[in-house]
Amino acid sequence: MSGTIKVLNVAEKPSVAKSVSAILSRNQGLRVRDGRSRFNKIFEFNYSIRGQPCHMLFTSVTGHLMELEFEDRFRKWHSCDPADLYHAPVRKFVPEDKVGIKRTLEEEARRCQWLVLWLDCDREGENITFEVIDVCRAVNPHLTIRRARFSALIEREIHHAMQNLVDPNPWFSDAVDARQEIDLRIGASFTRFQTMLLRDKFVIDSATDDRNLVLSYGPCQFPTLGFVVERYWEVQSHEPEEFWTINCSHRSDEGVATFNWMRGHLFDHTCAVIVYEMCVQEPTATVTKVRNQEKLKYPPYPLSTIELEKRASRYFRMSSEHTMKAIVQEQKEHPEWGSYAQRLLDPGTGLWRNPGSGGHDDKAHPPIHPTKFSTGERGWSQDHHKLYELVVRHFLACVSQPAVGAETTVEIDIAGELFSASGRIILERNYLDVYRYESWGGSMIPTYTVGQQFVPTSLTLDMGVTRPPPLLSEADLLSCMDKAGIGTDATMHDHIKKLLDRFYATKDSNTRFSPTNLGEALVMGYDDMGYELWKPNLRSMMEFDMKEVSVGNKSRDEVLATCLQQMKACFLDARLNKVKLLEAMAVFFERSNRAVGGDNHTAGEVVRQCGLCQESSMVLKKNLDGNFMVGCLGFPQCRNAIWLPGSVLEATVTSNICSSCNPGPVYLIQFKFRQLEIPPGFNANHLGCIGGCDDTLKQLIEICGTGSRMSARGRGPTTTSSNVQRSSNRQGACLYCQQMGHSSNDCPSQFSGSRNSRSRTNSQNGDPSISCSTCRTPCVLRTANTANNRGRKFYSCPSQECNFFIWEDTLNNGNGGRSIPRECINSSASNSRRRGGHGQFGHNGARTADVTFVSATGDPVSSRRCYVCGDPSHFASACPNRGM
DNA sequence: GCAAGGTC
Repeated sequence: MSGTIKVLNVAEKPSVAKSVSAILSRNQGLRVRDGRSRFNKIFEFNYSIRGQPCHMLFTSVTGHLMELEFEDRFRKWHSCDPADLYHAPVRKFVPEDKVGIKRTLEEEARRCQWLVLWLDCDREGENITFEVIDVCRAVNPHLTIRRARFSALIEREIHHAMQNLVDPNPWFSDAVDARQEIDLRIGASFTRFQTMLLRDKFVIDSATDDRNLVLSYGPCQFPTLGFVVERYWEVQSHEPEEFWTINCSHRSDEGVATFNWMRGHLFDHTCAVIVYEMCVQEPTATVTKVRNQEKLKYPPYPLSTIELEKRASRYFRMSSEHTMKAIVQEQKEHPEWGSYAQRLLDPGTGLWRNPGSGGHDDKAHPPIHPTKFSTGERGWSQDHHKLYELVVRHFLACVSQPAVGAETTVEIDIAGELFSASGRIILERNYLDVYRYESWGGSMIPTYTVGQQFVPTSLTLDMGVTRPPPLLSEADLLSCMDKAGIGTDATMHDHIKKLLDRFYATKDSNTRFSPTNLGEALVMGYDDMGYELWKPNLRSMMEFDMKEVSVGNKSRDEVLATCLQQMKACFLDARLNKVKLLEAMAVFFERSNRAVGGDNHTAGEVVRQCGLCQESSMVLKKNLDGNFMVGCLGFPQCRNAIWLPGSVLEATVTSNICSSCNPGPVYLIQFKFRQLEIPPGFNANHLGCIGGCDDTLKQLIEICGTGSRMSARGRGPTTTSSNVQRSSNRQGACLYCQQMGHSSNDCPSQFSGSRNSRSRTNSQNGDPSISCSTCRTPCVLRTANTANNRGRKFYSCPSQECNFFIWEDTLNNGNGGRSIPRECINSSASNSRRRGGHGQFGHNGARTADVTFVSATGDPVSSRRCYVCGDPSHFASACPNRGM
């Protein structure tokens, strides 16, 4: 061997090839030339690996070089039963747009002795590694193959990787192979199944051209949709519950302290009234505890991609997709945060701190950090500036000391009830100086000492109503996906976008997601089947198996076999239960009266291969008008069809094969004819063949005519009206409970369970006569469901932000329609009830105080009167109206 | 026409 060896190096993307080449060559003698692909240049330089002089060629791929697909004869949607896709042969191939890269690799690999792989060091990167190896080895089997391990484009790390090459890890790659195959088989089978089942049966108004609509299913997109739907159902089914809380404030020369009731709130009105009354009767507060504490507020962890997307969405309302697209690069001395950076670097300030570990490590990338200083470049959009600023400020914050505050908590006792107030002063702002997206409210409270007594300035019993959680925001959705392991940082935004593209969900101006009717119907359908196909569990289980493969605990084939077997069983079962999907769709969509396509028949069993297109199967079908035919699954491309006699009552494909018709097999069909429609001498039961050998069948077709002609006669008004009847006149039998006399829309069974509250909400649309006092939005009339006010109607603002609320029956009773101040507390009712307890607070005498108290309605009320009915002759605890 | 994963 001559002294120098030729080494082909391959990176995952062009920019890495360029950077690593620059580092290794130290920009000495670095040359660049074009390859076969426009974007993937080839860099050349000399280098020495452990003393061995090398001529280095450095090129790149752009992500995966290969794709997985079914073999050609399974690729057309009608070419096979979707269930066949669980075992149909698949192949890896280099798609058209990657052929140039493949040719570059082949050409360069032929003249090299070594192949060094610089793909990302995660599972996908390892899989791409093997794709590159396959291509290169095919043209040069003698290549020595080595893997470089690195995680960041830092000089020290790159040289270290080059000098410490390792072997590629086939387990990592196997895990990806398994994932790809499972995703393809599940995705393609369910997508074809649900698209062909539903698309032509319903008028799906969201799509402009629903002939081309694809109702896709994917192991990532569906759980993502599931999160959106689940939250939407939660919001829809929320039943507001009233609660009561006691608030106390105290004003002194030093300022105001607001004390919160340490019970939080009570859901039992009577109980709250009794406690309140006790406080009113004996209102002197005694300070029981004063705690002074230093509190730290820590800066955020270094940014992962997902965290960057979440924060960009939260702070700038930027979609995750947009964030990803915007270029996050460059850094230096900035007019705004430059001085902070200088302080940070000055050891004298002591501001620096090594960042914490966020617990996320994809093994392929370091945390996001500014890689170059910039005061902004020409051509940067506003969003680009904002993202750059976020990356820089976040990075500076990560390496800064936490903010320091002094917190004072004061606890007081009023008639045995505990209240607490706290105040905070910020002593050192530290990282908050640069991280302007976060704040730490400081509020002063007067100084108190233990044992001090005072009379509160106000003591009120306030009512609140529980509120539903908000719809999922983009940041929430990313969190849900991250937690459940749905998608990767690079693909999560794709899955979210797919929901919008497929008309499964919409995003409002507040970046909050709601399902469309289509999205809700699909999830509802699978939910009704009892399958969790829309939940993240399936993906999480797959992810667990992938991990097992990647560490060598399980083999790729073992995982593939088990997973595909289970999923096929699930698919077959879902198909048996397809009526659930149809019912769910029927809740939201009108039936289509489109009389086209094989999809409008009930799906049938295979009778023989199609002799006309030679591609698809001929199957027995029953048209919507009740007539039977044997048609090609390739319709409408292939229009081969055999129309059967109009007198057929029932027809079933048997497993018997005709002994004379070719090409076989041609399966015999068991017919049952309507006796009155066939001539005497013909048997109503007949085992027939459509291959051409069956004279009985031919005669009957001649005599009785075929379903085709019947159908042609029937088309037009008759067919239309029958279809219309199917769709709009669902009273025939309710889709929910199968009972006669009402439609599914009015089914009483709909009103149990959470999801179906949709119809209730729709009937409670805004009443324009009552508007929210804050945002002027028409209020929604709702019904309370609490022990004290069950069935009582109230109006509330539909906005999540406003707290407007008013009882309907107070509108015309001279009360002036005063709204009741309240606050939103989302704690669960059961917890609060547990805290509150019942009946343990007794009436303990009639002591009064000389302060004015404010009632829940805002009116001054004398402490000497019953709080419930206002009667001065008794207290609320003895009020005869209390139980009302 | 279908998935999810790379990346441009």
